Amino acid sequence: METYKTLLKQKGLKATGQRALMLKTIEEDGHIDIDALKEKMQAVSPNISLNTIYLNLEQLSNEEVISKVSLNNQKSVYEITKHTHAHLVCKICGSIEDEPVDLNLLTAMKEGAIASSFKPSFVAVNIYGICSRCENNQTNKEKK
Amino acid sequence: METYKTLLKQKGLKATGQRALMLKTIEEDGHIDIDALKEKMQAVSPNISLNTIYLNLEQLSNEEVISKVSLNNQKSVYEITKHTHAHLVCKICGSIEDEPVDLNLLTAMKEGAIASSFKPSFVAVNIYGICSRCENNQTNKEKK
DNA sequence: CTCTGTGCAAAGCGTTTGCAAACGA
DNA sequence: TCGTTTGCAAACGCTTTGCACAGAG
Repeated sequence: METYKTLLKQKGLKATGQRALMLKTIEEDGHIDIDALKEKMQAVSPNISLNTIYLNLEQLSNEEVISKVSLNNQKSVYEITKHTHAHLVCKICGSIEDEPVDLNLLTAMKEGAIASSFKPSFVAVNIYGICSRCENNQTNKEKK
Repeated sequence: METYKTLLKQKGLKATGQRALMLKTIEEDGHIDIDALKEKMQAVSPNISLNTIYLNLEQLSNEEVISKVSLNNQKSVYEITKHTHAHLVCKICGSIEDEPVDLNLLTAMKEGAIASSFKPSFVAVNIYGICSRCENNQTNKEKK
């Protein structure tokens, strides 16, 4: 918990219990949406308000401590910022897995952007499809 | 306009004027959000309801005629479906440009997903950064 | 001690829903 | 004609705002 507080101070934000808990909860979960975040945080500290969660998500995003992942047709999720991965998003169950991405691929894409005189900051890659679990379920249904 | 109606029929949807106008408007604009879409459509045909726009966006997305592009911190936009490009999203002015992406890169990323026994359908790549216009503006300000 | 951060309640806004009339096939 | 689509209005839910109190530096 102290690690989180140190990080917060480094970013120029006050090290409140709510913020530290928020980082801890996000890190433990991997990818979490607002509802789940609220529930997990309130399980620890019942009277944290949604308002506080929204405000802090925004501030921590601004400091790039966490990243917002916007998805088609489902709620945004938040994660601790890490740049070199893609998200495998299941169109059926909505699960999200991280997938390491070769840095060379990301670099190649950034270079394409630079060629268009665009100054890239970060690359978000979402791969939509069907996860193995849902794929198996579908196959089973067809057999019946 | 007839081209759009033919396309709609191919997809098993009734070829209404609203739907054809919607496809035309999206195609002309490239990337359009709901408000702009509503305004442009109502400029042609004033009493189209927002409801209709929402419903048709959903149906056309389901048929993959159009694609929804979900972005961090700004409204989603819609475009005619085309798979092999990335979006350059300016964090300052919000502008969106298309950027051709080498098919090999996309294939490489899909293969990474398949290695995780995930069945990829399509890859969404958003590159966030600063467009040349905003970059120039910032530089100018600093000089003053 | 000062100023940021928090909690609670209310307001705001984008999206969805319900239903009767209009329209395409 | 029949089922789908549309328009209008109301309902809904997520997010933001306002303000007084609490807490960090």
